Amino acid sequence: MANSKLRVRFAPSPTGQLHLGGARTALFNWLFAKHHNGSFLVRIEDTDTLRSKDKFTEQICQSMKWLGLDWDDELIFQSKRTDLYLAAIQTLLESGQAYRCFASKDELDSYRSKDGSFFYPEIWRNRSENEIQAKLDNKSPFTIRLKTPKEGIVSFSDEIYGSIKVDNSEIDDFIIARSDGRPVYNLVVVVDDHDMEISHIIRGEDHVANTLKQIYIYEALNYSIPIFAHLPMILGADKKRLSKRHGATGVQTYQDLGYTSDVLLNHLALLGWNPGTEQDIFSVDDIIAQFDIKRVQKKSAVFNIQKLNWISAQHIMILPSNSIYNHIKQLNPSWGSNFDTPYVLNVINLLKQRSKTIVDFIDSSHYFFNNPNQFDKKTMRKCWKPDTTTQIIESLLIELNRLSEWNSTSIEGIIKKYAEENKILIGKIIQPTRLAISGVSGGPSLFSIMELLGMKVCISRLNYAINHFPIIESDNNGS
RNA sequence: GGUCCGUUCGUCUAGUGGUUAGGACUCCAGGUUUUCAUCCUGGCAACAGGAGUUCGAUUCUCCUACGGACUACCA
Repeated sequence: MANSKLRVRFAPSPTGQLHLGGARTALFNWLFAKHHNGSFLVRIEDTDTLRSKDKFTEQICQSMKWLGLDWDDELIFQSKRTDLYLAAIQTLLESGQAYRCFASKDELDSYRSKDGSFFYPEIWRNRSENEIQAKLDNKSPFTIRLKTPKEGIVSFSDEIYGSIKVDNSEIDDFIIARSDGRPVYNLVVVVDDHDMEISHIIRGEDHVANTLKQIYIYEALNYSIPIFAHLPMILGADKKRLSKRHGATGVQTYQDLGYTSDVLLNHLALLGWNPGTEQDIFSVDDIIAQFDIKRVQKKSAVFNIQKLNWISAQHIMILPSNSIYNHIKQLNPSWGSNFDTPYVLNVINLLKQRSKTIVDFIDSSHYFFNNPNQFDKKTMRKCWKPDTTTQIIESLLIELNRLSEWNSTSIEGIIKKYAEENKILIGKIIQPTRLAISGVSGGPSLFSIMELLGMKVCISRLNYAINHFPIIESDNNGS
């Protein structure tokens, strides 16, 4: 159902790269917008001048683009909208819903240490005009606080958590403008969300307390209150809120690690949401079609890398090879660059089933492009016996040289025949051959590898092996 | 400390006033396979605890415990 009035936003602070938690918040906003045909905006909350950096804005945008979370309209920067905030503060001041507080930080600290309460003692809540004017004449610095109601309750109906209510007496007269005049977060957010005509505010559960405060501002400014949905947190393995301490938490990191954006989105979506079916591999379109904010979990979820790996492997298995090729080239533009496309696609086909990430393709494909220059030591010790193996491979080489047609079937035929005739276990031939051809002990079908590599390359690698194997490290027992 | 929120296998979760509480990941055991992986079969493993409502609670209510978030002149 089309709904052009539905507008959501993602509002990151540019104080670091886009992390998993932020990406999940962005994703759920984006999914909600896409599902309902609404708009998705991005607002950069860069009013913390000390910590905000342009490079982080760029990196966040880059990660969003990589994820495919495209936004509508231009980016909105809070740092450029100060006038709007100051006007709102002025309105509040004039209507008597906000007031100047001349208490110094030290003064407030002493109150706090005295009664152990963090609550603002409301010492400037009801002062006479004269007192205030005297301070003003004195050029005393002041903050501006919201005059919040003290009786009754504040409440709102959360799309995910249901009804949340708190006693008004629990919330103190919080600051909306600093003593240097700069507006504070809770005020700014409300003004922006109203100005941007945001209909649904979807953000992390850590904002629930802010929501209550913001409702006061909405009411004081006579704004209509949007619908709120608070998302459960994403946790690390220790069940603490995901942070740098948990290692890889940046979207960029996962990109570098070789996960595709679809994979990350699939996993992130499942952290706190599911369609109620047993499906767990989704395309982005699947998720958009099935997404329902009402089915979002209340409970926070632990980020699990093993599930991510499995999802990644599943995606790779169904991804077309040319698409995988593009992903690989994004990570490593020179990969396979000296080989023609059909060859490279064949390499991908062979590796597909045993690759969990895009990086796996890169890591396990060297021998398709170069002669191996390292050989797995353990396998060398295990499968290449100085005299016998060399002899076997030598005679096999003669057979292979005679092959008129070079393909996996004919190669397999030759090797099997040779094994049978000489009463050798086929593994005794295949293992050393694989080592000579690829340098490693595992991988795709040896016959397929050989077919793809071509006769010349295989013969030359086997010749090398005959002349140099076994390569034994001098510093170990060699058994 | 206060306020708010949460609690189904180790993890992600489905689910219902009466179910053998289901699936997925991980792990384990088999099978397939030249290897690795895939794949197939099987297995381990959960309703935090206590009251109450009820013929019957994992499901509804309350309490406790535990966990988390918030509690700035940060955002």
